[in-house]
Amino acid sequence: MAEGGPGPSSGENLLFLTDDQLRRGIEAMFFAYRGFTADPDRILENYAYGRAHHRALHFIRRSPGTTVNNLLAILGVTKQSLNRVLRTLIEDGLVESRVGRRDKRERHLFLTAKGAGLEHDLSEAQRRRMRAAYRTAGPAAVAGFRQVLEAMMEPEMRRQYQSLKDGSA
Amino acid sequence: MAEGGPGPSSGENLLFLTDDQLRRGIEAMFFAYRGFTADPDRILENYAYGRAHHRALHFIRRSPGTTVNNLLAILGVTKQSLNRVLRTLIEDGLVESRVGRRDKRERHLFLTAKGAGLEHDLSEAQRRRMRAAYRTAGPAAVAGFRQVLEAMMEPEMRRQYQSLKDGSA
DNA sequence: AATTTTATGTCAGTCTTGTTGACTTTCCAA
DNA sequence: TTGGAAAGTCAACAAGACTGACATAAAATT
Repeated sequence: MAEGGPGPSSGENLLFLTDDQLRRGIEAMFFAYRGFTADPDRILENYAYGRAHHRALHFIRRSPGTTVNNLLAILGVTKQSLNRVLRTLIEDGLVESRVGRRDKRERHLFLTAKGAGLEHDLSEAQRRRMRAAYRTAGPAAVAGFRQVLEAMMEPEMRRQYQSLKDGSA
Repeated sequence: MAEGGPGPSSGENLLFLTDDQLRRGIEAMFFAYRGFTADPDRILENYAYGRAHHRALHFIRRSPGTTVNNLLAILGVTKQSLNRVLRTLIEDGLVESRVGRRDKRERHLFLTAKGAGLEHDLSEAQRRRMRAAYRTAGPAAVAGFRQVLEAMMEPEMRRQYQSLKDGSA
């Protein structure tokens, strides 16, 4: 029997690709995503905000001065949907919108001190769970986790993800 | 210096627990979940169904004869929310609801042939992406992926996940 | 200079999916 | 047998996504 090829008789064990294994992975994603959003959701209940607001705050903190269009591409929603969220965040003084210097059509978005405060609370809650999971699973598992997630993204989203290299404020 | 404990001076490298690494993981979850749902969503556009219908079909296929209450616990929504979804699936002949023999308050849920057909199309689309991601990342990465996801779940959801051991129909 | 394209914002209406509250039927136990 | 708990249903509402149409301003192109 040929042993060199990538077929089912290859040296690599392909049991992890059975439909049942894939189904397990699908269910793991489903249940884990619920945990992933649970802590910020609990905080947001105390405000008139939802997950959409959290996402906007996250990516504005991540890329201060980003334009509405950039944010649209990252979040993958319509401008009407994003606009509703941004309007409330701006009205409530969490986000500042500055007209572009070079291109006055653009609006550059920044967190105010108040906005940065809420963003920090939300992301700290989310990081706390992530940190516990990472610590439980260990560094090798974390590397695998990230590899699989990255391979699961739509190509366009993978580009967005990869271009967000530096996360430090 | 003490080297045995789990502190920052332990033999284990803890760089993977920095806030930036955690943030990367958070963003990976966000972008990957979009990919995860993209393919079934595209199929569902052709029907009057959404993600909620997909989830119901998935878990009914997984546990044929399950009750509404069981499904409620797994899906983590209110019974009213689930009921709307189930009603349309039953009306459209995708799901059959049988009154419990022992306890007539209960309804036992089953997929019809039609329901099994749609469930298969949806989950096959989802598995196709999962399979590609698993193949790209390799078995070690997949093991890590599952470990981290499992550690990320709420305890109650982890129990649900673990009790769904056998996925074969 | 006139025209087109781009970036943003807004209004109106729809859909999915979550919520709470009130209700019926059924079961079980005091 | 009566009263509470459990399972499920119906009605109304809210968040947050969507589409489509339209407005404005500025930039880019012709």
